[in-house]
Amino acid sequence: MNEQEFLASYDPRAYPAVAVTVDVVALTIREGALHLLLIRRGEPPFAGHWALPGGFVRPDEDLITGARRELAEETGLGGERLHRIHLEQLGSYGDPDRDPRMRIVSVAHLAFAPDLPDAAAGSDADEAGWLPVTALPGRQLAFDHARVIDDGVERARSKLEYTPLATRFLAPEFTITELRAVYETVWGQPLHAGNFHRKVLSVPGFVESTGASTERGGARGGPRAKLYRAGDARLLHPALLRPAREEAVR
Amino acid sequence: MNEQEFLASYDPRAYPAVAVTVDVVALTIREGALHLLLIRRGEPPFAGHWALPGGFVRPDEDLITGARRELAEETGLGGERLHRIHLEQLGSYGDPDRDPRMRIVSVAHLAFAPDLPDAAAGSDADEAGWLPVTALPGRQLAFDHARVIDDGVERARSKLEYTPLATRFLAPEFTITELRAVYETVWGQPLHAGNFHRKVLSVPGFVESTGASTERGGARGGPRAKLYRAGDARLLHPALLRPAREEAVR
DNA sequence: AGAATAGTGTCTATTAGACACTATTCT
DNA sequence: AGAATAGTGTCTAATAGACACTATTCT
Repeated sequence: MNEQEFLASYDPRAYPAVAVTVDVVALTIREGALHLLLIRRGEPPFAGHWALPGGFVRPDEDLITGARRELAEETGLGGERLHRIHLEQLGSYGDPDRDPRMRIVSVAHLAFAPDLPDAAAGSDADEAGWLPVTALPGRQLAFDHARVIDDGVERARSKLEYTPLATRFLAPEFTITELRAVYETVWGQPLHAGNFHRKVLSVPGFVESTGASTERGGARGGPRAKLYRAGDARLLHPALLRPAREEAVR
Repeated sequence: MNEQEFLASYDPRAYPAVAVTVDVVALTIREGALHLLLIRRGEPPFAGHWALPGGFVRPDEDLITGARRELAEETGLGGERLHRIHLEQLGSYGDPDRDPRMRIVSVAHLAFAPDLPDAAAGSDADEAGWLPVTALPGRQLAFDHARVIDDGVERARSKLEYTPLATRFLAPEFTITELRAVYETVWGQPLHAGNFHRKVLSVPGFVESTGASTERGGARGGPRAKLYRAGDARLLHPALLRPAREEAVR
């Protein structure tokens, strides 16, 4: 910050007002499909359109705290349940005309949540719901939220490669098959069951055995599966890479 | 954004003022060491401390444009030279007390630049310079910029793994040895020359031959090296991974 | 001449992925 | 019984990395 800016900073109103909001791309997996928490707007602009949960950052909270608060408000969650949701900063969106009312810079966040009850308890009058990410109503998304969502989904796909965060989509105890379903759903492609199984167990700290097994086998047959919980690794080494995507390279 | 927030947004002054700045972690390589563009502050707060180049985002520019403008002001660069510098958003920093004057959310950016002339031509009265990233005066950094710089350097290290952006630290034509020096400098460890050479040439689209060679061999002997320029790949596949870092995993 | 470097050859260990197969549990 | 699934075995191709070596160019 140079001197001119420093002097100006004594009177922030010398600069046009900018508002800062925190928005959340909250992802979960329902019925084998990636879902996203959206709010249906009741008022213009973009009345009737779907928007990401979010709002102005408050004076006393930092950015991720604001995002967690918004997430709590819209999901009705608190305490332990809320803190098991993975939350990270995604990026900021600040094109001058992204909001027709005024200059708003949105700091978007990305959340991975296990399948949650539908009711958005502490929410307001607007309709809230988990919508499948594929088959989102492209033109029905408010502001630049389609782009934010795209960035969030791509970040999620990438994060599953080199972090153990896929477990955050699941209950504290899970089977390898459930974990594989997370990868298949987020990446949008089937994975080889046997190779996936061996790979997951070979990565140090990815999962650890609980010693227990499921009560029943699969609905259509098959043995009971062993149960695991998340291990202590923060990074997967070696990583679980997506099948090569030629188009992504050039 | 819910209704309450929507209504509030009609009068942004109903919320305490927040200012948005864009800051730049601009990295380059000089004399075999990673250097960073810093500005010495002339006025409080943090007078005499070093700070990242940056300033308020202007009403008519988006975030990355603001960052590019700040970079241009401090480096004195423009046109082609400026646009060869890689610039991406790094992340936003908005702890309520990160600036003692008022609530400021900083959208930090990360730049990779070739070695540039020292003069910060279009700059202001404050002193500007490229400082080595190791041996930065920890307590002499203003605001939370030490953390921003750490995040930027870590992002740079990671980006070199799976993108061809190391070439952005070099002139348009470079040798494989120069490219290896970039990796060694940013990662802070020596790499095996022979294996690196073969690996780089084996990644599709990373580099392409110019057909030419250097005029002279190395200063202390050795054959002339072939010259390459950046290829058309946007991602490296397979990636050039850093030697395993046990401590990073857990 | 002697040293340093560019670039290639070769071998081994690790990993990814294809495929096969057994054991278990479902309807 | 028949089908589906959990988990393991085995083989091959790709890759990382260690090491050796040649050819070239410097002082």
